[in-house]
Amino acid sequence: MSDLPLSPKHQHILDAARALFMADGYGKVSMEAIAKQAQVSKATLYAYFPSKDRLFATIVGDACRSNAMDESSFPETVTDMRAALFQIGERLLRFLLLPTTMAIYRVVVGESTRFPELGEAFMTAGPQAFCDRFATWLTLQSAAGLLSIPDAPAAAEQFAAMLRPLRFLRATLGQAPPEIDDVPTIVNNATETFLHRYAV
Amino acid sequence: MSDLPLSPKHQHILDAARALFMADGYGKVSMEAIAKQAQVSKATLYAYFPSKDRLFATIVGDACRSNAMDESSFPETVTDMRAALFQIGERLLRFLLLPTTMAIYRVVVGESTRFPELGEAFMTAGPQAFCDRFATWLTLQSAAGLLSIPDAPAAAEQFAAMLRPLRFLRATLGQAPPEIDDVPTIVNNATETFLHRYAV
DNA sequence: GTCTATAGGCCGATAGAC
DNA sequence: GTCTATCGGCCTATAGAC
Repeated sequence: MSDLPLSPKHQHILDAARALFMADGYGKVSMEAIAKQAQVSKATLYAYFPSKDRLFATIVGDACRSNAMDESSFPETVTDMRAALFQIGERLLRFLLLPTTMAIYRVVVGESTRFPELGEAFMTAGPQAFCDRFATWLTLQSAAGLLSIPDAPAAAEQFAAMLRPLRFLRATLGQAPPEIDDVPTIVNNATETFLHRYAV
Repeated sequence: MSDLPLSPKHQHILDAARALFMADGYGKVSMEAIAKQAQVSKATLYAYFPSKDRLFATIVGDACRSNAMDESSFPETVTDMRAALFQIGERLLRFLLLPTTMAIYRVVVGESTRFPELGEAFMTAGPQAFCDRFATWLTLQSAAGLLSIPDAPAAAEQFAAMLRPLRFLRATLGQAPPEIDDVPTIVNNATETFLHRYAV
C-alpha cells in the first residue's frame, strides 16, 4: 500500500522471503533460509520483522494486492463484441497462468486455515475485484444494446470460470509446462459459449 | 485399493491421521498429535508407518481415490435433457462442496510442491475421471441426436467449470458457510448456458 | 545496525524394557 | 506389539559483543 522508500536491506529481505515463500509455502521455509538468501543474519531479519508469521502475512498480503487486471483491461468502445470478449479473456487467462499468480493461489489455499485473513485479502483484491469490474462493463454493454444479460455478476463469473478447465487445474498442481500454447483455444471456446447465451 | 481387513489399531491410526491432516495440512500436524489422537504411542505409530511422509501420502492418496462421481451418476435414457444436465450438475456441485472434498483439494494444492505425485493421483481419480465419463456420456447424447457437440471433452470441462463461480472459491478458502443454499441457482445457470451453446 | 552465538523448545525417529 | 524415555537435529527468537 504505502510507497515509502524502503532501505535496500529491507527490500532484499522482502525479495528473498517472497521468492522462498512463493516457491515452498510457509512450513517448508525457515527464517534461517530467508536470512541466508537475503545475505543478512537472523538477528537482522528479526530487527525488520517481528516474527515469521508477520513476515509471511506481509509478503502474501502485498502480493494479493498487486493485481494486474485493472480497469484498463476493458475496452471503452466496442465494435466487435466477440473480439472484445476474446481480448479480455486472453488477458485474464494469461495473467492467471503466470507463475507468480499460480504461486500466490497455491500458497493462499494451502495456508488458508492458518491465515484466514489472507484468503479474504486474496478474494477481495483478485477474483472479486475482477468480476466486479467485468460485471460493470457487461452492464454497460447490455445497456448499449450489444448484449442481453439478465444477471451481470453471474455472467461475469461464468465467463471467468470457463477460462479454468482441467488444463488450468493441472497447472495449479504444477503438472503443466510453463508455456501454454492452447490459451486461444480455451478463450475462443469460452467466448463462443458466452455469446451463444448472452448475444442479442 | 486393497480391501484387506486392517487391525482396529491400524484403522484408528488412519482415522486419526486423516482427520488431522485434512484439517491442518502436513506441516502443522505432528506425529505426536496423531499418536495422541489415535491413543497409541509414537513408537507404535512408527511400527505401522515408516515415516510421516509415507503416512501422509497414504492418507491423501487413498482419499483421492474414493470418488463419489462414478458411472451411475449419468442417466442412461434421457427424455428431458435440461433435467438430466441439472441432475448431473447438482450431484457434482454438492459433491465438490462436501467438507471432505474441499479438505482434500486444499491439502493437495497446498502440498503439491512437496508431494507432486499427490497432484497427479488427485487429477486422475477426480476431475479427469469425471470429465472423461461426462464426455463419454455427452458423446452418446450427441450421437442420439439430443445434443450437438463438436468437442465433447471441451464441453464437459466447460460445464464442470461453470459450477465453480466465486462462491465456490470462497468455500475453498474457508469463508463460506457449510450449507450452500444457492446450489440450484448455480446449476440452473450453468445448464442454461450449456444448452444455449450445445442444444440441437 | 549488524553480527556471532546460543537459549529454549518441539519434532521425527529410535532404543530398550516389558 | 506396545510402551516409556530419549537422542539428535532443526526451528524460532534473543542476548551480547562490536
